[in-house]
Amino acid sequence: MKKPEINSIEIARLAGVSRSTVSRVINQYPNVPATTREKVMRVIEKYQYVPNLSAQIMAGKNMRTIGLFMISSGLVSSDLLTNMLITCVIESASLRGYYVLTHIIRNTRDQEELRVVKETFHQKRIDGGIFIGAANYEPLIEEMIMEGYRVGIVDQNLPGSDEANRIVINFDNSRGMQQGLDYLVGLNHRDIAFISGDPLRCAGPEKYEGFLHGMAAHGLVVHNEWIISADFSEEGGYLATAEWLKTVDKLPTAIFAVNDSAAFGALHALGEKGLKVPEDISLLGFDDHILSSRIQPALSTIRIDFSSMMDKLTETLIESIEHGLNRPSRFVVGTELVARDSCKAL
Amino acid sequence: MKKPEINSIEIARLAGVSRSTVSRVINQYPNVPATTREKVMRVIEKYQYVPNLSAQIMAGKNMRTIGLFMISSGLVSSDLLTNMLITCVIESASLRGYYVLTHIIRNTRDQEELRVVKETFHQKRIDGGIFIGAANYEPLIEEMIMEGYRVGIVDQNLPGSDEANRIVINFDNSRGMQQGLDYLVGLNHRDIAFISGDPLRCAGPEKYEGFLHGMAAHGLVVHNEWIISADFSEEGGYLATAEWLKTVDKLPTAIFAVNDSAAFGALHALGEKGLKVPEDISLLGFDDHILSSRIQPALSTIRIDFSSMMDKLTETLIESIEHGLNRPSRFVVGTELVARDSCKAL
DNA sequence: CTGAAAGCGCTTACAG
DNA sequence: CTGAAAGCGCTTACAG
Repeated sequence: MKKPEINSIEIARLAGVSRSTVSRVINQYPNVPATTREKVMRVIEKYQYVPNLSAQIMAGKNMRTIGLFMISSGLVSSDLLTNMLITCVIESASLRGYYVLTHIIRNTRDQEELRVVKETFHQKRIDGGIFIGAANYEPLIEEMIMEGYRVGIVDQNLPGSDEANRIVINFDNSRGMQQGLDYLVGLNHRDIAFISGDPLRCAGPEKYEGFLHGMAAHGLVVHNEWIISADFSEEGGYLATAEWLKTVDKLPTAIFAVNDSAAFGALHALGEKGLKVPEDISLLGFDDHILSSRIQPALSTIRIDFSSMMDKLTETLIESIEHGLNRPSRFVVGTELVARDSCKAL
Repeated sequence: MKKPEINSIEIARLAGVSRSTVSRVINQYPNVPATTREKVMRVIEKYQYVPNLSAQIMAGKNMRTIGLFMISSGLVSSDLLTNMLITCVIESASLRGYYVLTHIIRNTRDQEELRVVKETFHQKRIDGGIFIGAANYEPLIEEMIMEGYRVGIVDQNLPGSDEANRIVINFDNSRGMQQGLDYLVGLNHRDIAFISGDPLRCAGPEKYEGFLHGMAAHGLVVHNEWIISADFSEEGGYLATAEWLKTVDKLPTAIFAVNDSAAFGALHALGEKGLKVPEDISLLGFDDHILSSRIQPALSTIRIDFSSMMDKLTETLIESIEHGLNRPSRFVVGTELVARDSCKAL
């Protein structure tokens, strides 16, 4: 049933050369005369010979595969942004002739899950891995880096950690927060609340700091009462905002959410309280989630170009796999204000 | 830098047994006494030994990886439904200890793309593959099946093709169309238009047939003028509907779209013409796209449980890889009406 | 119950 | 420019 597998010995015999020469042709070594090369190529084409991958790996070649690890407790299939990041990486890798092994990590404390992930590296199923959604300090990632595996990380800031096999990409959180606050202040808002994110992730504290700085830069005071603690998720944004609405004395005129998902949740909670956006209160997000332009009201936000961000990360990882990198790689991607309908001028 | 790789010879030496025995322990052969097993396991644990995957493959084991091939011309990362299907498969496979290699096929006529896909099978990178979005008859898929590879296919109906290595899953298009028409007729609609899908895909003609049957069952006439040819995409639905609106004499009271994406496009085109849904015209979709409940007006539709559908397909494929299947596998998943706000009673 | 040995299919120094 | 041979690390009949 299966196509009768042909191997390099057979090809060599049919072409009247040795396996060494077949291998040299396959691997495009320069020291093969054109005539020999063509002779061998003809046989290869004729029999549609494809070298056995496992044998190549055992002889020291690359797998041409990268691992993609999404750390996420919820059901990933329902998170649009996560889904998009996955396909971005796949497309980018595919463009460069690489395959992507995707794995979803539900719980980074689950030993069995960790074992599977580590095994992926140890078995050499992959030449390197990309981690998305991890805490700023994640033991699993640090272990893989210590062991020398090449790792790409989205959203991490670990001062002093600049191993050559660590590739990090961040968005410019402080500039993004600044842009958002400039926009809100430009609309004459002075009473601004902030929905914060998971403090364990890198972007959480960074955005919070950015908020404090931006407010200070505009000479505005930050009311503790107007700091709403959430966790980047829609549900978290909803619950935190609903809770906050029960106790808050005086409402701000605007809410700056740590990301769009949290803003969706807040929108929901505000709606339940009968508060209209932007008539009663303005709402600004961060990310430019795929849904943001489609919800009612269309959400104003700070856009991050996730697509080119993941492309850059994937490209750099593959480059480091193929050519080796001896310098640490860090990138910061820009942000951009997208004004839609969720913020009104006072 | 890299962890000093330890191999089975070393483990055998440290445990005072032969490699054969180590292998027997690893592979959980029954004929190893508990004491020997434990002795070996202790060494394995101590050195965190993981067998080399490529060596295992060469010795005849499974890769424990399935390929996922998305056939899609557009930028997949922007298609929510596609993204969701990808993560469904990943989650399902992961649950069973399998890895997923995802690949996006832009153009099934591009020889280079085809070569890469076939290579994935030939190199034995994967133990089987799942194809989504292919034409009903896709030479690439047929070739892989002919060569004996195990293949899972979403949405295919090829009479007489029932090789044991072909696993097919379909949604119940005719029943779904029937449910939709029952609903519309129940709302007293009699003038019903249909936006059709890509005729090369399996679901295209099936839904069209279903529409014709359903209309006949209700004693309603199908006006040629009210058959709008599109292709399952939002853009296609938009363009076809916009064009149709320019020429149509008398408007129907309802439009049944071949899927939700097409319905989104139609909604857009209707809006541009100043036609309100459902006030001026009712609109019914098919799929229950992730956005359907969130758009304005929330789209009534025929739901397919994509998640359990992909889970079933993945499960069956993995089962067939591990235990072999000698009977062809075909599944049909049910449909369910979800009434929201886009259809009004007359 | 267990070990020695063959076999899987490549790549790459090495020697010429 | 090219071939013979070693080496990669497993599994599994085979023999005992």
